[in-house]
This record gives sequence, structure tokens and C-alpha cells, in this order.
Amino acid sequence: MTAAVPPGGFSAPKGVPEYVGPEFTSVRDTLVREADRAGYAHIELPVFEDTALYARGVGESTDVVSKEMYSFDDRGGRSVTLRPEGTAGVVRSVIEHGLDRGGLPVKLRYTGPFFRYERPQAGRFRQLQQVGVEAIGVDDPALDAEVLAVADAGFRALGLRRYRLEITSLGDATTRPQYRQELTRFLEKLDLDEATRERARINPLRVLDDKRPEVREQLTDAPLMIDHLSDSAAAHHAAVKRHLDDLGVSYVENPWMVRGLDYYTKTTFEFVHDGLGSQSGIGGGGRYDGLMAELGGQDLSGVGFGLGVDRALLACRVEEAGLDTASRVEVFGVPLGDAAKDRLVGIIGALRRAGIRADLAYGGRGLKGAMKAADRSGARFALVLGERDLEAGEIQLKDLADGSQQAIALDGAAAAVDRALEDS
RNA sequence: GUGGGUGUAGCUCAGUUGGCAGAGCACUGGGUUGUGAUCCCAGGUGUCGCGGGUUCAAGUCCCGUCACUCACCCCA
Repeated sequence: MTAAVPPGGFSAPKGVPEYVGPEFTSVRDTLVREADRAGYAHIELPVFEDTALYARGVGESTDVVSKEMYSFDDRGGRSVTLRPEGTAGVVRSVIEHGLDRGGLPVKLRYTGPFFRYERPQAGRFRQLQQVGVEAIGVDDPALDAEVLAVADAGFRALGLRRYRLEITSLGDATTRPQYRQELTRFLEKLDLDEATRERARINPLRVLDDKRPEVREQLTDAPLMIDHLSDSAAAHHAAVKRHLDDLGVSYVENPWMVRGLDYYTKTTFEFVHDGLGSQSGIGGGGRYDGLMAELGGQDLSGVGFGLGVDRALLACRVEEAGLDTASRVEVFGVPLGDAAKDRLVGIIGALRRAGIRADLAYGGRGLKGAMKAADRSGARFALVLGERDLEAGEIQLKDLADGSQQAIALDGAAAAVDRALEDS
């Protein structure tokens, strides 16, 4: 059976962005670099996992798990899921390979695609790209602050300014159940629609970040977790803020903030950009006390973040931040005739072996067209070679920035170009 | 999952009360078989998103559908 080409041709799956050119990797690598600088080791993880890992790790009651996962049965009848987030996979790997049996904290960073079945929108994709870190095994507010500082440094390095860091504390197991009850009692008295009531029943905290004005109004006097912290959680929160001040990371407190994933405790945060429309979160994360144990490991605390590379790139465009516009190559070969092309192919190859990015005009184009291609390539120099030069044993090195040109010896041309690039 | 907007050339778009499918940019070639980013000339592309309907005639009107997009929701 041969499948037909659809009318209008094939297209990428709905909600999957594609990036051509240097911009995407530039943004991603800039964000990752700050994690490397703080000693986080790369971990390459599976893109799909046992469905139960996410159901258990992320939380059955979250929208991410209940309606947004790409789950399917493989040919062996196992239910697997394309990863909707990174933390559960990292924690699973740490437990499986006993990474937490050595020195703590285990500091890991990852990057790659994640998948959520959502209706696409500006800054919201079904395949999204994240850079993330996790520091597992030590419950130290200084580590929370480090994670926050790494994310902030990444956005700063991109040249972003129009964002803010919002933080709060979601408390710990000693006082959260009581608070939850108190909040539930409060919400029961409000005038809410059926869907919101249902949400209040499943996870009352989630109602707190409802954006609708008529709901917000009723929430003004809602009890807040930040006012119900245990002594140790309050001390932890105060210490995080102190460390942030020492690190020069500015933040605002947002006690209404809620995370979409159930595992967060204590420090919780979100980076919000004000130029992106309704999908304004460019990064988020926090501490998780129970996740390691929940997934069958030691009862260790962890802290981490996930940064949205797609959204960070959009933010760079909005702010006209310095995106990488690096040229493809440094040198471009322009051959005139077959004999010259034979020789130039070898010279371009020698340049590449010497670590210089180089390309040449293929396809037997005329001089004018080949020069145009050289211009478009962004190369600093063009190497023009024709019959006349071959006879003279020379090649023309043209500086495309100022138009000047000089003849250099064909023998050892690659080395001469190398020197010219260093001088320029 | 819910609601609004938009689908015409590779890109950005114009297309009148229904009457031959267009512009700019980009691309390719030439003017200048040895010089690009300026200028001049030439050239090409269209399932007018897709399917049906009305009509002598549909890019244009009607119905359906798909896609994109923005917002709700949710979240990075």
C-alpha cells in the first residue's frame, strides 16, 4: 500500500515549530551555558517513558497528566508517554542508576523536546523545547537561590530585560494539609461555575491563579499558603530571599502563584515576560520534597527549573535582543571554469581542515552569480580563481567588506587566508 | 475542550456590485564569458487551503471541512 501525498503537500504536525538557522541553538546554548558554569552535568534522557512515571510523578490531578499527554501502547503492549516535562525522568534516572549514592547534591542539566497535547497558540506548542536543571539530595535554601540565579543569568545573557522573577513558598507536609482544608472551606462559600468548583475539589490551590476578574475579586480575602508556613518552611523561604539579595537577583513575591505540577513544595517560582501575550511564562520551577520517595527512591529533596526555549526566543525577538546572526562561512570560493573549480575544491577542503568555515559556488554559475552567492554567504573573503590566475600561479583574495583585492600565491593559499582572517 | 480572526506566487499582500490571476520583495539569467551589496532589462511559478452548492460565469456568494492565528483554559 502506498500512502497518498495529502492535498497541498505534507506539513509538520500541528503545533510543532521548526527552526532554521543559528537563532534557536544560540538561545538554547546560551541558557545551558549558565548551568554548565555552575557545575551541572549533562544528562541525556529518553524522550518517552513508562506512562505510570508521569501519572505518579507529575500528579494524576494535573491537567498535564489528565488531558495533555501523548500516550500510546507500543508493539509490546506497554503504555508509554512522550515526556511532558523533565523532572520525573531525571529523578527516575537518578534512582535507577544510584546517582544519589555518591556525593550530594547530584547536579544535572538537560535540554530537548517535550510534548503536550494542547491547542496551539502564540508561545504554546505541542512540541516545546526546554532547558532544565535539577539539584537533588540537599535541602539547602542556598541551592534554591543558585538554581534561580542560573536561570536569571541565562535570560540576562540573552539580553532580556522585560521579565520579572516571581517567587513564593508552597510550604511543606507539616502544614499544607491544614491550609488546604482552610482554603477549601473558603472556596466553598464562593460563587463559582461548575468547572472551577470541580477544580477546587481536586486541587484547591489551582483556583488561586484564576485570571478572570469576577473570580479574582472573590479571592481577595482568600487564605494564602505564605501565611501558613511551618517555622522551618518560613525560615527556608527567608533564607532563599536573603541569598537572592546576596546574588543580586531581583524578584517579587507572588503569594497567589501556583504550579501546574503537583510535586512542588517550599520554594516555587516563575519567570514572567511582559511582551509575549497570554503565554507569558518563560521559565518556572521549584523545590520538591516528596518526589524521590514517591518514585521509589530515597527520601531526598530536590530543586530545579525548566526554561522555555521557544518562548525565550520569542522574547528575544520582542525585545530585539542580540540574537545570533553569525555568518554561515568565513571564506567563499568563486571558480571561473572547470580547471579552476578542480583546484578550488581542494583549497576549500584544506581551509576546512584548518578549522575555517568555507563554502564555494557550485553548479557552474557565472562570475556575477557566484559573487552574489559569496555576498549572501556572509563570508569575509572571496577566493576568485580563473584561467589567468592558474597560469600565473596565483589566486585573488577579495575582501568583501571593503572591496579590496590582492593576488596571493596558489601554493600555501590556505595558510595565507588563515593569516588574513586573523588580521581582519 | 470553548470562542473570534485569517487562508491568493518562495515571502508580504492587493484583487471593485460575481466578468482574462496581480504588485512589491526574493530568486535565475543578461546588460559587463574577471568581480557582490547600486542601477537597467528579461524570465518563471499559482490545485486562489480542500470538497460541495448557486450561476452563462465564483478568488469574490452559500454550506461543509482542514489549516494557521489570537484569546479562554492550561502552562515553559
